[in-house]
Amino acid sequence: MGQAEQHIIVNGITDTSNASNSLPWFLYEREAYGQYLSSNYLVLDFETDTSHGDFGSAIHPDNGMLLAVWRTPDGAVKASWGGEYDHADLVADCEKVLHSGGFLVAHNAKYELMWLKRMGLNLYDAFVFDTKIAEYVLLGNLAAGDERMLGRSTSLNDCCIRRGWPGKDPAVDRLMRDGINPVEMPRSWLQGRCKYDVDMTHRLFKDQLSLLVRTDRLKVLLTRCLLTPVLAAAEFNGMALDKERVNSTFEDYTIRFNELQREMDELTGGINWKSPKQAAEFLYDTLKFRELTKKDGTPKRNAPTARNPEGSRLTDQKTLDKLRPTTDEQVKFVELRKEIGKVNAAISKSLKFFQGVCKEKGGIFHAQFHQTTTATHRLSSTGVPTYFEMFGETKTAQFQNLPRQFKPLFKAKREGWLICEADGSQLEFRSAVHQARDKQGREDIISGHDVHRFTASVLNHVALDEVSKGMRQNAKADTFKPLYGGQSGTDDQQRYYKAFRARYPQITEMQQSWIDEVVISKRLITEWGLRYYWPYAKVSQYGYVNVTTSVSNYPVQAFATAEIIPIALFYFWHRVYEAGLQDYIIFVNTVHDSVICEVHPDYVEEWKEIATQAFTLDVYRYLETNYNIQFDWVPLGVGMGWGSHWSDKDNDELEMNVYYDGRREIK
DNA sequence: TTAACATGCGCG
DNA sequence: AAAGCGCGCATGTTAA
Repeated sequence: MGQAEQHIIVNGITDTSNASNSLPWFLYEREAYGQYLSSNYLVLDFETDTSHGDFGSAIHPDNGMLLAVWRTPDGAVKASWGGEYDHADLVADCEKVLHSGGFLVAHNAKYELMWLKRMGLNLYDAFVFDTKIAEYVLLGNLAAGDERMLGRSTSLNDCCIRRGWPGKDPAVDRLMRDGINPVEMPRSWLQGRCKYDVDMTHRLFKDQLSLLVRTDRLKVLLTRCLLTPVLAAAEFNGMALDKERVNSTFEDYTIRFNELQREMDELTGGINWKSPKQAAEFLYDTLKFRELTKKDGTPKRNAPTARNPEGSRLTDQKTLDKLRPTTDEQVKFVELRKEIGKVNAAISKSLKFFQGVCKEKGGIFHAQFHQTTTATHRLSSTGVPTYFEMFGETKTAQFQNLPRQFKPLFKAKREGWLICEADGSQLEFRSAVHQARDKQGREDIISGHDVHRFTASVLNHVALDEVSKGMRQNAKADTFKPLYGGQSGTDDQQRYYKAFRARYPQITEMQQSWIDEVVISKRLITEWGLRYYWPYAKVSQYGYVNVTTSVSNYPVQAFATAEIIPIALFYFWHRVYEAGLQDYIIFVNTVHDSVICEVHPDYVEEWKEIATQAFTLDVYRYLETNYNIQFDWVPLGVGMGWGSHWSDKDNDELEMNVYYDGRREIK
């Protein structure tokens, strides 16, 4: 048993005295975002020694602190130079503010928080107003942009210029952009720059605060900023691979790839099948496949581009699935192309990287999470670029698209520990049903209606009890397409999409009302206050609205994965600390609707209890107090899996719904 | 030679 | 006439 033994366990939650203030008191209060109106805040900005690169991120030990400038609540501006142990004054000022219910203001606060952690600040105490996130909230989906409109930058400089304020000193900015290590820059220049950033961040904060209050979006900002310290802590951890499993998997895939490549060379005479151009030529010119066509007889192609004004011919897996091969050669090529594409992607994107990590980096790699990238406001992730001697190049892998079949290659860093994953059950569907208060959706969720079985029965013209296992499996891809506005496909698919819309009439009406609203105002205000903008929304002469699919999708995706899950992650992380288990339950990853932890085997029960609480009752309470939303139409659910490796076939599993009144129902 | 674009594929 | 959403990374192609 470890040190946590000293704590008392009450109702499955470990009670500790040291951490009784870990959940900021105001989070239990209605309209907690009012905390941001307090004048008890500290504005800060750092410059770092970027020796390792990666923009001076604190996760690299060979990057270092160089300069901190901060403004205290009484208006004093201070500066300190030196490494991470030379800023005791700063840390003391931060702690003073945070321990008296105040907050820190910074542009891209996660960066500063990670450095503050290295300087000794307890991240569980951290509470921030991030001006980069505030700009992102104000912009809704406009920060991300899309193929029709350029994204709007949320950099500090651009936030200032947008407001007609002076921009950064162009000389220092140039050096920064060119990747010059700030250590090499004249100190007076750098301090001037850092001081400017603090001044501008402060000014920006006040401007954003009034805009957010006026448009009732301060509550959305709170949700975003509560997650920031959680991510800051998680990024230090990284994920660990099981070297033996990686090795044997790499060998298996390499052997398989070489076989496939040999067969491919034999069949094609040595074309480069990885080239979409050569693959299309072989497919359509040599093998004489006919292109798939639309209803009007014109071929289905990739969207026209500057380089391919006619649209290039399709060679992707979905297309190959639909082609009807007749000759032996055609059958063989379609099969080969499909398999070698998958095997090649597995090797080049995952297994080579994993192999490098195991051979040269001790089996652990890191990724970053980004809070200001996506149109919907869910998170995105990028890998930390990593140089490998064995490949002579830098490679990178992010945390949110690791192939499912390779999840069992991940294990906990410490011997005997477990990987535990909790996810929100059917989260986007429940998000839609809640927002629409859909009656059939509610019944289906509560009764445990098998949605994929319903899809299969419509697609295959059979009764529900005549649906086979294979039919159900094949139907999965179609089930939620209509939830995001999907309407096209084969006659059977279209029939199913209509059946879906008819089955859940309130969802259909809700999405139509969103589309109507966007056509009129070019804008949509969601139930929780976030606003999305479609300045180019237009009705065609046939009545089709050009933004139908994104309008249908954004609020559904966002409520689930940009609101509910971040809230759950925040409470999960704080509850672990509250229970004194922060050294035994370690948050390492989150993938849109889930959290992945490394857990000491003695604390799996506590992990389950905390995850259940955080993903359900804590979310209900927060939605109520922060947004005045009663999420009592459908229950939230949590699925849990745990074992020696991530998502392993023999892991234990538990799934339950927890109703608004606290009633639990194990599935 | 390098950078940007285009395509395909991984995840939820 | 024709319509799932959101991302990031590897590779090939082509413009600069």
